[in-house]
Amino acid sequence: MKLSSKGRYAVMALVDLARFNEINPVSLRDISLRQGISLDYLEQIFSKLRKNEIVQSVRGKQGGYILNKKAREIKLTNILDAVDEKVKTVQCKKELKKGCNGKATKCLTHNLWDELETHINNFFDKKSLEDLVQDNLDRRA
Amino acid sequence: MKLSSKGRYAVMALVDLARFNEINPVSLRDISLRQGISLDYLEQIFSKLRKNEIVQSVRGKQGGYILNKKAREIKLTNILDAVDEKVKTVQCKKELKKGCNGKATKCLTHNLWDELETHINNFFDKKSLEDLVQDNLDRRA
DNA sequence: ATAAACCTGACTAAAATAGTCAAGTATCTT
DNA sequence: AAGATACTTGACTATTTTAGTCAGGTTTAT
Repeated sequence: MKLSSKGRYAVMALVDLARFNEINPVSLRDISLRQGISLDYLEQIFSKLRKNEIVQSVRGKQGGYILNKKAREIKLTNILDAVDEKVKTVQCKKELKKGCNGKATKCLTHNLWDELETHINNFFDKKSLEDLVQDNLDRRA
Repeated sequence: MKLSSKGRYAVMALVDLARFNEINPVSLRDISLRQGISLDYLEQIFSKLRKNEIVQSVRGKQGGYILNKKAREIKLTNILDAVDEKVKTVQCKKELKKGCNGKATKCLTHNLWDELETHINNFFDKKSLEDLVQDNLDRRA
């Protein structure tokens, strides 16, 4: 089980963005250079972030992206959700009637994975973008 | 981010095993039938579980597998570790000196993923196989 | 002897991942 | 008006991972 880089990149890019966001729109080019993430890949990621109203775009020269809400109000959940990187422990949820693994009843460990999912999502629900920026400033000092 | 089935199967199979284990060795064939998991795949998984001393094998006819420790002493961590399914949030750990993403310093979100990893592993450390078996019996009643 | 069961390693189809590439459109600066 | 910067979109692709399968063993109870 591995965390994919799309989710990591999305969070990294937004932390970067959040630090400069108040002054000017931040271009993906800058984020790409500072964070070492491919520009093309960032464009894919920000397209999703925009559609999910996490950021707003400013087109044209001197353009870029700005946060669409206060950093405090953007939770990790929102970010990961936007780029389709939420944790999914079990596939069989949609087909509750059928049970898991094609059997008539829920698999022996169904509740365990549900619990785990909740446990992880709690973590993501609590952390805001502001928290992350703050952590970083603290560490730098 | 998705939990892979290898880890899920390993846990399911061991819960199944733990329920019959006291009486006789349990054959993979039985587990395969009861849990709907391919026999060949189970063999791969149990090979790892045996190498990690979670189970013991009994060869020959009427053979099978038995737990190598008490169910209470087998934690989820041990199981997932055995089948190489522990959570890895970040790749850059090994190369601490180099920092993340080829940069000189740790990436902006390095500590976040570390925290998450700890959070998840806490969950796995607390749950024992016995807990899972018990959950199941409760639910059945 | 033979059937049940474990044991091992190689192989593979399909999906997911982590991007790249190409061809735009919008807007600011000069 | 021209050019540069930056967002926008969609298709494409190499690599890796996943989730197994397959083939051929060895061991032991009956």
